[in-house]
Amino acid sequence: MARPRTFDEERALDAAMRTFWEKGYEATSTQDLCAATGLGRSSIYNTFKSKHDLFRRALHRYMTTMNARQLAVLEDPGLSGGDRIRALFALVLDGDAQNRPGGRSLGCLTVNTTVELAGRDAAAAGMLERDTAGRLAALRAAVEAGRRDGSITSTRDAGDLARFLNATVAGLRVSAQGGADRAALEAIVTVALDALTG
Amino acid sequence: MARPRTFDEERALDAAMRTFWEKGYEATSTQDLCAATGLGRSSIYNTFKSKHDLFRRALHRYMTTMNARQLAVLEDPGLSGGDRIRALFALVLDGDAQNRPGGRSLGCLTVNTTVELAGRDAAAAGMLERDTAGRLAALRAAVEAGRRDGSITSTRDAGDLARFLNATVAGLRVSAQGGADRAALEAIVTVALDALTG
DNA sequence: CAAGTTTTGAACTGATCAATCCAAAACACT
DNA sequence: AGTGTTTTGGATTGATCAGTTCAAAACTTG
Repeated sequence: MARPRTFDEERALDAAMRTFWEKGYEATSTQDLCAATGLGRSSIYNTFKSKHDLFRRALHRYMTTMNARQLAVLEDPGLSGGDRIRALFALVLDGDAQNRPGGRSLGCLTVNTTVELAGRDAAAAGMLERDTAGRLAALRAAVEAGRRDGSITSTRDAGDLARFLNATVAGLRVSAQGGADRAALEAIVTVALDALTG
Repeated sequence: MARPRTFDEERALDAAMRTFWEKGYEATSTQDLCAATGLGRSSIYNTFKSKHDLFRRALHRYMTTMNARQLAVLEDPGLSGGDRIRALFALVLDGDAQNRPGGRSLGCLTVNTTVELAGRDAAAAGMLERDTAGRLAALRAAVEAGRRDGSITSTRDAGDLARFLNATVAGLRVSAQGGADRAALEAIVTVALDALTG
């Protein structure tokens, strides 16, 4: 009954996400988004209302994708609590290694957005807060599981350990963007894990 | 022999630094810089060559100021190695508490710049790398002092512990920008310190 | 093949961007 | 006071920004 689209909306969203990830929100122009997606301006504005709206969808897609992978290991019933957290760090390090165009890490879109926008974009801040709350809950559950199975011996509050682990991931991301190589990141993880067995 | 300036260059630089800190590099317009410094465009471009040059000087000023404070505690001969690091965290948390206009933390200009610019601004990346190297050296020296005086019992490599501590500070900053309150940040520090006594 | 609907590209909008220009004002020095 | 130099404000530059408009193209359906 009408002309169909010639592009895949999900692929376009993926390309946009990648661009925001690489350059940040402000430094990404609508021209950049056209070039990255291969779409014309009309198609972009027809499909996604605005740059800001497209960014929201890109951020949501990133969160969904990452959380799916991370929850898979954090809730893996075949692993001890401690090993789930080790597996999470391995996931973070592997993901980081695969996202280093030109040798430098892109970091993490949620961390990048927290730093760039959380202070002045209420919509982004809300999305990020919900995302963090979910990750903290999953980390806490893994910590509690580790306490039960004996793989985590720290007597600190499970919620505090979860916050610490979440901060450690952010610290890893920033360190990577600052130029740290894989060996340096692994060293950070090794030391951080010591805090769980104190 | 000529008309003197009516403004204090250092004060102007301070105002510019603050603006970049609050909004980031890209989101700060030259208009914003005029408003923040109280100067006209001519004065700004006459004193600082360009927006980018002004940013470099602002970042340099931030690093110099922060490093002076941080090195003062990291090299305090009256404290044990462990207490020097505790004092550093206290400094970070106090500084953070004092930089929360509207309730939300501004984070740290070096972390913010690492996230926003390190990947595509070689000048900024170079400054950040030198800054990180200096901080890592100071942290490592404090760790080694702590090992000698018995306040740090971890057997991990001192350089690795330094990297971990540096990443923890970054993680604290991002957590703060993400909405964590002081109690949450203190909890993170407490757990992180456990890693030094493992 | 024709009618109806949507997509698409390209031109275009007004706003804002970083940066420059210039003349008038303001001061130091003689 | 007069001369020389610098600062300063305001107008202005060309580029780029996000977003709109519109007619032609493209496709489905009957």
